[in-house]
Amino acid sequence: MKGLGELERSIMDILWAENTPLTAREVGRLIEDRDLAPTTVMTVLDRLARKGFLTRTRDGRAWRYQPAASRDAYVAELMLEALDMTGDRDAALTRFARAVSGSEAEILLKALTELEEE
Amino acid sequence: MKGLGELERSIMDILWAENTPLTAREVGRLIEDRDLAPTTVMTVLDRLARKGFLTRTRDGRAWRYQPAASRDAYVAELMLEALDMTGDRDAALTRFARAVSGSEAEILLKALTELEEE
DNA sequence: GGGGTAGTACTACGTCCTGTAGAGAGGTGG
DNA sequence: CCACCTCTCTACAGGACGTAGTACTACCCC
Repeated sequence: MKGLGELERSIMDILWAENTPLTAREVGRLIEDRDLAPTTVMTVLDRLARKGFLTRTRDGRAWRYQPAASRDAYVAELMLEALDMTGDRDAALTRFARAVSGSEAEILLKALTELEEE
Repeated sequence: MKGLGELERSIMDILWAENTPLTAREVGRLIEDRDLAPTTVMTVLDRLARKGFLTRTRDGRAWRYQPAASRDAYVAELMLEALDMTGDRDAALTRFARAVSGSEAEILLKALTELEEE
C-alpha cells in the first residue's frame, strides 16, 4: 500500500466521516477552507479510486465516491505494514506495547483477551 | 517522520544489521547486488543523516554512520504515527489486535501485562 | 615528492508522486 | 438554443529519491 498525500488524506477524512457516498461537488463543498477548483477535487478523487482507496458508482452523470475500507482498517493495515518492515517483530511489538499510553494499553489488552476467549 | 525510499531502506537495513558504525565504502561493499557508484551510497547516507535517521562521526577523513534509533524504535514509531491518523484510536487498536497473528498476539499480551505489573 | 587512491562536498538530472487546474466534450434544464 | 454541470484528458510545478559526475583535499607507496 502507499501513503496518502496531504490533500488526499483530507479528502479521505471527509469521506470517512460521512457515511454516504459523495459526489465530487459535495466533497468540494466540504473542503471550503481550501479554495480548490472543482477539477482538483475530481482529479484527486479519481486518483484515490484508481489507487483502490475509493470505490465509485454512477449517480446520473456524476460519480459517487465512498471509501473502499474503513479508516480503522486502513490504520490497522498501515500498522501491520510497519511491523512487516522489521526483522524482529517481537522486539518491535514489545516496544510498541510499551509506547502506547495506559488507556490504550487497556484497549489492546481487552481486544487481545477477548480474542483468546473465542 | 517521513518514510524511506527503496535504497534508503536497504541502507538502513544494513546499518541496523551491523551494530558498528560503518563508512560509506563499507556500506557500499555490503550492497554488492546493486552495482552502485560510491558517490551514490555517500549521497544517500548523507541524506539519511540530514533527515535524522543516521548520526555520523569522523574517522580520519571518513565518516562513520550509525542509526540514530533502532529499527524497532523506528517501526514502533511508524505504528504510533499510523495510529495517530485515526479519529477513533480504540477502534483501530482493536482492529489491529485482531489482525496480528496468534503468536504475535501473545507477545503483545506479554508485553502489556508486564507493563501493568510494573 | 609525485601520482594513484580514498574520501568529501557540491551539483545535476530523470522519474515519480502530488497538488493544482485548464480545456474540451457531452448531457440537461429552462 | 444557451448556460451549466460533470466527466475525462492533459498539463505543469515542486519535492523526494535513485543515481552519479566533478572537483578538491589528504594520504600512502615507491
